[in-house]
Amino acid sequence: MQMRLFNTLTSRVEPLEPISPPEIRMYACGLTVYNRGHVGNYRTIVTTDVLRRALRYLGFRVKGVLNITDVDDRIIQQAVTADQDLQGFTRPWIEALEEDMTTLGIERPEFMPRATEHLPEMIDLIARLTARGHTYEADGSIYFRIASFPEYGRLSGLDVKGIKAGARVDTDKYDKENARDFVLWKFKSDEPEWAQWDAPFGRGRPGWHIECSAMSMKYLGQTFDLHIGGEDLIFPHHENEIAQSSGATGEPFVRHWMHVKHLLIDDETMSKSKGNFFTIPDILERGHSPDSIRYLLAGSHYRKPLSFGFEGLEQSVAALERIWGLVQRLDETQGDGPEGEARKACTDAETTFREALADDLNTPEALAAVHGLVSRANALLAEGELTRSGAGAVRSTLKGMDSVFGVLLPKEAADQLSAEEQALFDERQEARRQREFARADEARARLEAMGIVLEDTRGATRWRRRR
RNA sequence: GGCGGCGUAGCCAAGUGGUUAAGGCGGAGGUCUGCAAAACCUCUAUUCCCCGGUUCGACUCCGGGCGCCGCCUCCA
Repeated sequence: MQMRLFNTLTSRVEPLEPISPPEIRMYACGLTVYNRGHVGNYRTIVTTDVLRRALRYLGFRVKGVLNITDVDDRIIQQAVTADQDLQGFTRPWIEALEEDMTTLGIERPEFMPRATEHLPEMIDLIARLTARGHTYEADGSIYFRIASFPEYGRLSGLDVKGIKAGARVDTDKYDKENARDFVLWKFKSDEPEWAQWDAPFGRGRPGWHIECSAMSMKYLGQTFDLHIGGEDLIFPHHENEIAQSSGATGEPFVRHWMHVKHLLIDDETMSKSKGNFFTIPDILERGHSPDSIRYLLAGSHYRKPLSFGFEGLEQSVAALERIWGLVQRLDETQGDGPEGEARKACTDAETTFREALADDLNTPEALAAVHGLVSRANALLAEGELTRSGAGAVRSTLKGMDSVFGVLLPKEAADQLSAEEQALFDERQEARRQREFARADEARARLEAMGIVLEDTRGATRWRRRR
């Protein structure tokens, strides 16, 4: 099925037409590892994850890259302050990234390259840019000359011909030809040895943008299908990537650019510089589940600002528990017979789900389809009209949908009641048999206080842990 | 100052030039239950920030206003 996505390059929703169908080659700007990523960072990463899963759901194959920037100004600065070398300083933050990705159920992309492992590629790229006349040297550093690249500014829509009134201009420590020219290779003799590499054009280190050009083209080719990142990266990072890549190869760089809106908190964007952010561990510490975070992030539309809040996480858990509750009941369904109504419910939901995803990754509508199926299945169940095969159909439909969202099925946790909990549970059952309801209710209340919720059914009594 | 985006019920959040403006959470009533829980049924925006305009018809298109957000500088 065709996937339509908003393309920043054209400001329109356009079909995603892979260069080598059915494979989609996509690159996502990951994190700069100088501290712990916050939920806002993970909105982009979760969106990327949901997108690649959705693409597969729609019949594509995906080759994806998520990069790790492990050398830049802030990293060097902070490593020096902490009296560590580059590897020593970044290692814990890379581990934190991987831990958070696991927590949020994010698939490992095919490649997760690190900048420091691609110095030869970056150096080669700079050499090619120089050969094509896109660079100049000043104070030993190599700059990209934007005047040599007429396309510059197309992605961001910025006028780079001059500096507009009111625009802030960076204090120019170097002798740049144009304020917008950016550095490809920095000559910095005052920085530690571990942040310097040999290159034909002098010992130094890469600028911020070059690693993404080098790594994306290495793994995905000179021209590839899709590039994703947070909206703040449109300028200058992505603009510069285009200039560097296309400038070096003479070929188009990326066909489709996708940008994820920032998370809002109290109507302000969440950012490290403002300090108004939460990390994943922060949120877990407050008692929220990983699933609720993923549901909230994945279930909002990537092109709209999302108001992040703890109330939203509560609402997410409640919605998830409704879905999980159905799945549990489906698995207990008895009764022979054809799939009946359930079949149609599944087909309808699948159609809506698929079309929603294909329409600019409309995950809120896709989730509405999930809930629609849940409601219909619950109704059939309540009327005793769901057979075992019907329940199986619903379950496998939900399973397919979960291949995109990753949180729709309850965890298979080999969850057992503790001895104390089991004793209370047994006592309540015994009390109920003897119709000593006061005693039974007391046991139930104590279990409730421990986070165990009971549900009496015709047959057995079912229990589940809250959250 | 320049460029871009947003403003939909108590909360989160889709969507459309003209059928009943998705879905979830929350709330109210009912069914079921020993009572609950869960589930089911019913209800919960005569209305989409405000004001004009285009149109047979706008919440959806255009203009203006108000409010908010982002980028233009390191930031997902």
